[in-house]
Amino acid sequence: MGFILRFCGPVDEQLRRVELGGSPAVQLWEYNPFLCQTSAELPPAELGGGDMEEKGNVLSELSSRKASVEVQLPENTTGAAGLPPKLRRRPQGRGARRQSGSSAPGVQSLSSPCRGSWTSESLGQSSFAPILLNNGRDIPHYESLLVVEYPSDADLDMCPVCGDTVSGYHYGLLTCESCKGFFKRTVQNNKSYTCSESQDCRIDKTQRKRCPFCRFQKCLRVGMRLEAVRADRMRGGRNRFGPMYKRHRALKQQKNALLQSHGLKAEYTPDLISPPTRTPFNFTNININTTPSDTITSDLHPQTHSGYSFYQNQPRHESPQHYHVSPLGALYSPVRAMAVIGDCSGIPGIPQAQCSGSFSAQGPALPHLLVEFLRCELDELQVQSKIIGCLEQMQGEGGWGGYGATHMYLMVDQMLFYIVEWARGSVFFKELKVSDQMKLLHHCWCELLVLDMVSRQLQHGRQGSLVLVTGQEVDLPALVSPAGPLLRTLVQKGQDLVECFRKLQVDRNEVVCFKFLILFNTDVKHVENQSFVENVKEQVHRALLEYTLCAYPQFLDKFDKLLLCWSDLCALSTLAEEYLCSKDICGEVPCNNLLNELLHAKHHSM
DNA sequence: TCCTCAGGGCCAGAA
DNA sequence: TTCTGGCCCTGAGGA
Repeated sequence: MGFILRFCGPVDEQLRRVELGGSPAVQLWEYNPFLCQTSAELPPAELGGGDMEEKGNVLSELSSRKASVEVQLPENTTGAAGLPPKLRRRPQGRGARRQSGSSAPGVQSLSSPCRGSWTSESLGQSSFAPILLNNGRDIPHYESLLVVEYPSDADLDMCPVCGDTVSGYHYGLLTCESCKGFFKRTVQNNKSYTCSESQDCRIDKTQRKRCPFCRFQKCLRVGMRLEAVRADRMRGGRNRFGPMYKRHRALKQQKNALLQSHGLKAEYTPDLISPPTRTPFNFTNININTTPSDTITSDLHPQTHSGYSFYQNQPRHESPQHYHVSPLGALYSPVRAMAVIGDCSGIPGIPQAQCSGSFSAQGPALPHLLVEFLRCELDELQVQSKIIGCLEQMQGEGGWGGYGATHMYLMVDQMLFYIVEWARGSVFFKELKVSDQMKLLHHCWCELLVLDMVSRQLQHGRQGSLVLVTGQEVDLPALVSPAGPLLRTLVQKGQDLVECFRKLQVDRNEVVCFKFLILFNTDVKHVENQSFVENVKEQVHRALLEYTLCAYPQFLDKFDKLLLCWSDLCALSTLAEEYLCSKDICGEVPCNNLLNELLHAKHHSM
């Protein structure tokens, strides 16, 4: 079976795939002046068979499987340190501080555009500096990290927050010293700001002091990372974003070379490949790394929810407009919580004012359980990169030949691996015994897989195509025309479900709740800690109801409709599993992988 | 062993 | 008194 592949996503993502050795970018390889290498540690070949305990071991092993990708620049690459010469720090003696510090900072910056600390050599080649898109589009946090703009030469040393001179990488991206300090102080001291205007204050060099609320909001929006502020306040050393910074630099170099090879200027990037129109469905990437889940799990005490009825507990006459959920401050520092609150701006149906008002615990917020769920999410793009890298390596090893069915099964196998990884790292689930984890996963893997596919279509998909986890887009007519009736039905029902989700405006938070509802299925037999599973399920229901009522006050029966959608999803999953089983029986599914193992486990348990 | 560079601390000046 | 921002210190990681 052959597929028509198109690029999907902004051009930067495509280039990133080139950098990562992604096979879809094969046409671009000839323009790639760099040596790209991928490496991955793969699990032992023998995965199938065995009893339950052995399978537990296999899953553990799979969960620890790591794939690493790195880019090597040629020796003659300029700007190996990443920053252009202009931005390299001059060696400074200790006396330098006293000298420059003796004058007022304002006077200094006026008299010296280069701030004295920097040499004034020419910029030469451009440097990587992620900035906000300048088209008025509100970029969600995750996009601002990934959909980076390559600014014109004049913008190269501009802080993406305030436009001041960049002093280096700080907390995830190139910013000025001032915004670095501001971000650090805000996070370290748990600052809580409010905006006296409408939370859209202009932040530039001259006005950045006026509204710390909007300044911090912008810091988060452009991609400054909360987790880069050290909780232990330890000085020195390197953070764990080193590889990311390196990648950014390499990507910049690569993009320049690519553009030059096309005879294009760096500041203008025509769509080499047209990105699809994105739907309002919005996956934000929330990076919070704070409170241990113990606080949450204490809620699981049976007394807390015994006899709980979520309809009774959350009366519908209570206007969500006056909604005050459990104070996030009790679980998270206000500053870290605001990353979550602030990020709901892209969720359809939630008025901006409702999402990003005061960042104190008084304001509206996501149910705390939902915040915890969001923290468990894997980085979507990292997963994508790893899967691409892994498939690429398999291709290199002759493990598969092209984009046929085998490619699809291997990709599904990779998706399952990350589904397992997600589950094992998720709140509640990780507290279960491995045997219980296995039982739950064996029961629900296909539903999670289907949900993953459906939510991706909501986010990136368009009519008549199927967007894969790798970002590749499959033409549905080309997929369906040679297919058998089962696959045709599967595709049709899948499209129906996507449409259903779209009409319901299912957002990311609801999808995340769905994942936990699927995972904690009380119908699974012989689970040792059944009461725990039931309690979790009840809590998830409650959080989902709470969220839908708050976020979609005009849509009071959304929760009920979501549950109906869920049953459709279960039906689709059964169909998908049936299809995969039939292919497995025919011997089309590659052996010795997780997909194979899960298919067999289901059969054995029946 | 030395160098790089990103996170933290300090402190004068501004608000 | 608090906030800002420029400068220096520190130390992990790489050459």
